[in-house]
Amino acid sequence: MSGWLFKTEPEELSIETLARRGAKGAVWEGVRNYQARNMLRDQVKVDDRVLIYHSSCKLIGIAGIARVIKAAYPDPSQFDAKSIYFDAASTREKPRWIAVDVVHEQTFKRIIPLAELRDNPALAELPLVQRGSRLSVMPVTTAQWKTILKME
DNA sequence: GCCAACGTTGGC
DNA sequence: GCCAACGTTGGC
Repeated sequence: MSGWLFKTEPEELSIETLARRGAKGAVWEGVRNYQARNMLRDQVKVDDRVLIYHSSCKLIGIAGIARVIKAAYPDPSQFDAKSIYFDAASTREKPRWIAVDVVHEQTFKRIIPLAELRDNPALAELPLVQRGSRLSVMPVTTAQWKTILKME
């Protein structure tokens, strides 16, 4: 099974928080990078599986799996003047940023640390481990997906 | 908190 | 359309 990897700062939305939301799931908002936006808009589909990656935190790595329950729609946070994701240049007629909804599927027994992902030759092509990569939404191939699941 | 690497902006 | 300056990301 192929899928996606989404980065999140767990202080904002962790795999645990997602689990607590239950079947309601959560809005995956705040993607403010055009390459990542384009993938959300054009390629991420309902029922796609998503590896949830915790960044900028104590235990950096892949924390679990989510599933897409709603495909691309305008990211509501871009219109919210109180949000840190507010974008004054975006309009409802021509929204610039895209969100999807996801639901919790699985929390890994342990967080697979970034260092281990880097050390695994089978994951060398994963954008996450490539030098200076800042992509917050990226595709995961079937082979990479299997490799990661085995590392849990 | 540091800083390397990247993306975006804006003057020309 | 180039590119320097600036802002952001994100691991350490």
